Amino acid sequence: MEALFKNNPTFLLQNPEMAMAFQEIAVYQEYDKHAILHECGKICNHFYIILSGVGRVFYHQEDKNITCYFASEQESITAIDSFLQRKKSKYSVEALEDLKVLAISHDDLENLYKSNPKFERFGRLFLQQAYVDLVERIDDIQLNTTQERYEIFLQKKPELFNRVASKHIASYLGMTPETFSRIRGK
Amino acid sequence: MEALFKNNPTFLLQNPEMAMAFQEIAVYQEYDKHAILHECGKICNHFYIILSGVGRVFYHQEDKNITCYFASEQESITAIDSFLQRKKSKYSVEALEDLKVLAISHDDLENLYKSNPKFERFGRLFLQQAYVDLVERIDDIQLNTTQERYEIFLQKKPELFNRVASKHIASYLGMTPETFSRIRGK
DNA sequence: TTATTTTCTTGACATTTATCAAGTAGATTT
DNA sequence: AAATCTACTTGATAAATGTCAAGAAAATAA
Repeated sequence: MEALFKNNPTFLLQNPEMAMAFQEIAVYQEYDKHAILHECGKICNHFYIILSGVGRVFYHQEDKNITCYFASEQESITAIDSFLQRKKSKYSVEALEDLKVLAISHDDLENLYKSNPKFERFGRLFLQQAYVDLVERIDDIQLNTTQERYEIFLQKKPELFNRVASKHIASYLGMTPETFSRIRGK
Repeated sequence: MEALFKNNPTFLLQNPEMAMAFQEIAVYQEYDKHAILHECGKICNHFYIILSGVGRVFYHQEDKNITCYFASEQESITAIDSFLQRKKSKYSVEALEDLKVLAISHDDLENLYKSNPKFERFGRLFLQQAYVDLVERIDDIQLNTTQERYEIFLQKKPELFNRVASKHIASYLGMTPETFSRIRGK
């Protein structure tokens, strides 16, 4: 765990003070592949920083099973709607490989925010980044064809292509597995 | 302007302390219909709270002109990517009706955040809400058909149907004006 | 008010992507 | 390693939506 902080890996931990504070409240955990870290319909009380492995956030509605987020090493993952708003989540969170994570509880994070305005500021900046990323994702969906989305994803997250099932990437990109397969075939 | 604060209109101003602070730094402005409040390619230094009128955020790329956000009375509008990240904006901001706004500069807002952790906290909570709204929008695009998106928008923002051009709503919903017209016709 | 420009509607047709189905490949379990 | 299950590929077809075009309606300007 110390190694993690030394490597200063995530956006979250590029701030040394924040890293120190996180060290206090983070809990190391492991999950097996296919484990459900959070199940939709429940309130999500944890936020995870991934040390190794890949996870996804998804929702299933009727027969659909759509991935809306991937995270791997040095990124964070949670059922964000529920974690932020303290209400039942639409999303589930699943391990796509064996996972090693640091878990941070909502209450501990809130207390941290309250303890020092620097952390509050950090939380705001973190959200700003997340917000801008999301805006970019909407633009991607609205502006580009399936072919282009495929290429952009391939460029942005090449490592995920070999690590997660194609059907998950396909749903993330808003296309069927068949369409994904045909694009890849070219 | 006092009336605005008395009516406690926006999410932003539901916090009395924040409302007081905003009163100090906000500048009242008017724009004519079709005025460009912010032009893409420039750094956006202001954030606007709308007192009356409707505005939109959009981008034009090649022949496309896509609206990605609407705001009307008691809501806020800015070229968010640029305002948050201090870099050239992909978006432009346009008045779709004559606009009366309160303009808040980025620097003043930053100083406000620094002056008191309460404001910092407020900024974080504001962003949280914005983030959750955006997540919902992505889900809407990914999960629903054009027909369903039309209906959901009609339900969420019925007043906009009569106030802004259909082509703008169509692009916001990710469909052509023709498709929009056909769905409406039924 | 009339003239002009822009937006909206409607039809015909083209294109894209989804759906369904069947076979193949790959992964996992026994 | 064999058996089983799941994921991927490929083809045929269907459905949804986009494109182009022309006329109607609405908004704006003269």
